[in-house]
Amino acid sequence: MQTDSPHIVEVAIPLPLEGSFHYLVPERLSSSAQAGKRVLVPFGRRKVTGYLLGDADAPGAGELKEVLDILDEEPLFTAAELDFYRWIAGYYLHPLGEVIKMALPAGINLVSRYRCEQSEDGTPVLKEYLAGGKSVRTERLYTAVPDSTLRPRGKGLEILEYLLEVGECSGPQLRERFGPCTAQLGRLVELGAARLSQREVYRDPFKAQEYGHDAPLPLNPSQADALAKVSAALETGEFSPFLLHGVTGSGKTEVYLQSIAVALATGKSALVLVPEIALTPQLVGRFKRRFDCGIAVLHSGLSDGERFDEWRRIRRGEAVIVIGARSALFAPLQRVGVIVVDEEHEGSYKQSEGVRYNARDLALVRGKQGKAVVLLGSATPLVTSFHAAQTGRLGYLSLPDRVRDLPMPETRMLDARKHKGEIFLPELIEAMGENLDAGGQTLLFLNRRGFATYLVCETCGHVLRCPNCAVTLTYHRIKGKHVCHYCDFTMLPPSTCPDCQSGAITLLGRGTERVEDQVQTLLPDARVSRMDRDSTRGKGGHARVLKELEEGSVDILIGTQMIAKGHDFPGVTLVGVLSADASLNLPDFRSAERTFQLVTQVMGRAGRGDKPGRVLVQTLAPEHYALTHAVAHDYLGFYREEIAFREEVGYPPFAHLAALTFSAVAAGQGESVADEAAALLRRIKREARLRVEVLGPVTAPLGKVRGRFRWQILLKGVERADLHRLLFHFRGGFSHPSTVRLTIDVDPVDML
DNA sequence: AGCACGCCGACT
DNA sequence: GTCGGCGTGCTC
Repeated sequence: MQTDSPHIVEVAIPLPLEGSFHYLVPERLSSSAQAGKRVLVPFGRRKVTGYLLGDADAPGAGELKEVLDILDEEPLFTAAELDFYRWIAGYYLHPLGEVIKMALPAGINLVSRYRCEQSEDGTPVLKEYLAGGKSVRTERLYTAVPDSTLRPRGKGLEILEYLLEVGECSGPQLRERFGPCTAQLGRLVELGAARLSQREVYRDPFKAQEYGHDAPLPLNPSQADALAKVSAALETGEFSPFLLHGVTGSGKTEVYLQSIAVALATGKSALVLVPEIALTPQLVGRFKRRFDCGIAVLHSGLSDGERFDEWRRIRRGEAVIVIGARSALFAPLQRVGVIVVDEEHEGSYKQSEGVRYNARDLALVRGKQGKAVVLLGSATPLVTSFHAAQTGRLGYLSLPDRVRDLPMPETRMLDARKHKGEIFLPELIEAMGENLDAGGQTLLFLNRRGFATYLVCETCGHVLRCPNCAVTLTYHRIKGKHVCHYCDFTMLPPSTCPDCQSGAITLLGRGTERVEDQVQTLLPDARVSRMDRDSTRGKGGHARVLKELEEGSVDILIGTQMIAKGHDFPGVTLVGVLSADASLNLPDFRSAERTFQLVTQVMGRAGRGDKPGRVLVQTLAPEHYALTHAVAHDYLGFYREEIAFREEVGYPPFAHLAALTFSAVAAGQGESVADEAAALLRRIKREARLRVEVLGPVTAPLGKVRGRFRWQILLKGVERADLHRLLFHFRGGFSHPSTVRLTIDVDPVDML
């Protein structure tokens, strides 16, 4: 930095504002003003925490304010991490400052707050102070002074002798050993027999639990082949993305573990993403038993303090394996060798608020920037992932066999069209009764997300769909019409089935609440329990239900998505799927894929113990390819039909999507702003000759959310670059009143 | 996101 | 006549 020119820096502010801001650095702070540190800056009439991006030239116009303070001794992010943040900000069209804030551990920012105080003459005054900012936790450390001549008596002497033996010990540990001893410790320090110092400690989310040790398991040929390919890729040191396609129980985790071992052996680190917090403890246990190195855990269940400490352990290189949910993708690991995305098809990798990133997709971006191996693991890969593997953009690793020779459950489809309006078909009731008599447990799976009402023919099972978008039409009671939530196609209710002309057509979409009552009525002796978000609310609710099932104090468990994945239920010998139709008919182009995944997962719950399992799928659509292939354990068959559908209608991977949502308290205002936006989008697209379809605006499927009406525009582009160009120009040129809120969702996963 | 400025209804 | 509602505009 030249001494005669002013030191100017570029700062990103974590507020929903485009662009960065420039500040002067006063002489006293100049030497410590490094990129990656947080700074306290005046902003408008307040003070905010910003992120120092780097040195800058003087911007064209305006007076510059001065940086008030540098808040960190060491940078929080590196130049490479900043590149990653910038990429994310650009791709998801989100302000850089907010991206950085999201990537860093929560609760470290300082914000101006005001407090009302009484001044000396009694008049109230507003005082400004800075609040927030996670701090480092310390504990007292006592060290024996060996040659001290003064000796205490009683408990004090015991403690001193112990200290002399071990050298040093912390206050909490001493209290654990000797009971309350604060007074004695104070006396020791006073006598000069012990010295007191402070030591930094980490808040440990695992409370230093003991885990024992596990040796690597022998690999079957396909596992060995997968590991060999990963090892070879690691050796090249280049970005190498793989799809690890393994049926449930095929030993994917063992491949992850041994791949990571290879990476660690060459001085690299590893990042493991899992879709659910509930799944982390088991997985962490397995990792801790396998590896001696530092393992950190990052997920939303941690307190801010715990997360901050895990983050610092990673930053300092004290942890070289990180396991966590979505947000763990931003772990400050250096030299990442392997990034694992377990259950890569899970929708929970997509963040649906704030920065709407998808951790599964960003794992590939991070892997590319850091030249890492990326392992996307699933039994039911995303159709887009499998397509990428087919076209060579992902390496393909297949684990076709189950490790313990567990047989696949016997599966049967039950045609509900023959028994209109009944919750349970006779075959299912009979099977539940038999299973109860035989002492087996039954799992009944039903989907509570069937809120959208749709029209179905009870005779042939035909469902009313949009002729343009191929998604199920949703019935709007107020309008009295069927509407497409992608393009706003509208039609009046037909009087007969458009496919078979039968008059037996009904609106479906609800009514699953009665299932528990119905089971109890049909099987009065069965012990029935329910597991869903309502019944397991609060800490341990989830674990309690699982324990009941494990102990055998429950015969029939009714549950939602929650029961579909991850858990081993050895006593379950019958699985009934009641509501495949609800998920099949969500107004979403991925509904078939979701249903295939869901039914496959649920089927995997049957017969995990010694006794073989049975699965019964009750549906109005027994010929639907998502169900027939799921029941036949045939991923490839499903993929072939689904990919043909995607190509025909122009959905990913053959097009890229973005959703713009406008929300307003006043319905009319939201609608007119959305209309203006659509007009501008169409104009930009025409003038720049961009190959993007602009669909809508339409009223959002969930209607009013938190008192706001919502409108949606869907953009569909064959070329991603065209889609982004359109979004970029639109954002630059569109202004709207602040009473209408706009969110841009690139690659939306859920458009409700 | 805050916070201030600015223009219209029910209170001392 | 003023207190206060929230629409609109700006923040290096």
